[in-house]
Amino acid sequence: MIDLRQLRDDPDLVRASQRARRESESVVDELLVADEARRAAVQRFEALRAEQKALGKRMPGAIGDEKAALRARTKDLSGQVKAAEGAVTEAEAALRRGQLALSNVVEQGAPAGGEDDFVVIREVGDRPYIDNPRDHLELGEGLRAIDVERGAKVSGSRFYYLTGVGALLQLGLLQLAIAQSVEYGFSPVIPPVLVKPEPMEGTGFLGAHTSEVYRLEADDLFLVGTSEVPLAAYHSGEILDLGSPVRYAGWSSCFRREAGSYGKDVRGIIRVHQFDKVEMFSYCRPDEAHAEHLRLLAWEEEMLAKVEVPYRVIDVAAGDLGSSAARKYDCEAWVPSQGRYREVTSTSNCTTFQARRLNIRYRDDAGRPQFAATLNGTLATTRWLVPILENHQQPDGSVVVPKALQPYVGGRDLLEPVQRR
RNA sequence: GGAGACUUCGCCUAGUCUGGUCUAUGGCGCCGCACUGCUAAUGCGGUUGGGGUUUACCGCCCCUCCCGGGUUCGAAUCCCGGAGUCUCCGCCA
Repeated sequence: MIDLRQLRDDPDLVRASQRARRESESVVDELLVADEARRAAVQRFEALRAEQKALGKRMPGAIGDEKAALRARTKDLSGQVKAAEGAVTEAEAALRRGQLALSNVVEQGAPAGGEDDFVVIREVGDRPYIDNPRDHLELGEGLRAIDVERGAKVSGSRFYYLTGVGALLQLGLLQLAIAQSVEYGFSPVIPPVLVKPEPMEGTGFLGAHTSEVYRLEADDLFLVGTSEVPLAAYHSGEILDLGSPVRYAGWSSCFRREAGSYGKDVRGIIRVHQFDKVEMFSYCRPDEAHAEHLRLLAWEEEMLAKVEVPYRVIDVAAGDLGSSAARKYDCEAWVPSQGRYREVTSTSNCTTFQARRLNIRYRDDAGRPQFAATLNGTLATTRWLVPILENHQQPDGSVVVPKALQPYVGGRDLLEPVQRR
């Protein structure tokens, strides 16, 4: 949902932005028409209502003919007011439908193009030379850390058990992420992972993503694919003090149907239906959003440095942004077994897109409520275990533990395979 | 799952039975002024929020008594549905 007044002021920017996402330009024009219709309906309703109220005020003191006349006129007005109110409701619904269909406006500077048109901003860390690298699943099975066979037995494909050092590594990784976020002033949050339709719609996950989402029909609830959803909706309908950004670090399980990913990443835990994640989430003033976005990226990189994994940072192209983001940076970790980088973090500047849908505001210098900006960024996920295991593997299948994670695996600096019986 | 009570302008609260003057009472808090070496205390005044109009201010209009419908010329008030909170019963990995 975008600011229609801004649209009027700078239609070229919007059209260019929408074109990058292959959306219809006419949607914008339809929205402007719908907004005019809404204004007109509101004006008519308010005028009728004002007359009705004025007459109604005279009613108690009126007698005889005057009272009869008043009653006749107000009775007539009553029907008109009701009709006008219905027209307002309909006009507002039409406008909202249109707005919900529209993606966010892309930030100036984002690369043009689609999925393959990202720009590599930097590569960090030395990739290890590994002869015939084992992949994370082979390593994880050897360490008795990952069990996908039993995951499939119990829950189906793309489910897994983390056991022993696998469970310890994940808990440690997430704990490390929470500790870092708290150090930088984030408020840690364990949110609900089942949410109503409004938070899903407000964060933009019921558009193109709708087939990716688990829905509980009987209760009309959704399983969230990221704690971004409950963290964004946390302050829905509120007016915040945004003298400085308000920051939360959400720890939650995440659920994704992975409906359109048949055949992709079927091995191991790269693409799964359920995983855990620590997510950073910021509310700030729109004029601060870009700077906050770069801060989130810096914190992600700090986490990657702690687990001693080589990575690169990419600037995602406009056509690959998803509906809510105006700009998105991904960190991709080096995965030796695949000989390529894979996404492990993603930070999005959603500007006022989510705040408009969820009605989240702050007071500007004049004290007037304005829509806030929201941003999110990954701090650690289950998937991180993949590059952590693979980049630190030894020829015998053992895995060196990065210093920062050692306290969480009983102080060990090396995890060794369990011998098969 | 069943029964009952409750939800009012930051917080607490009056009003709901008996519909209009509720443009919502009072207290706390907050803001301003006065008094006062300072603070405190006291006195007086102000203070629901949101949207629109306005360069801004003032002013005016609409919405807002949990949410959505209904009855009515008119709803905080009456009726129906829903949400949430609390109490009791039931159930419970």
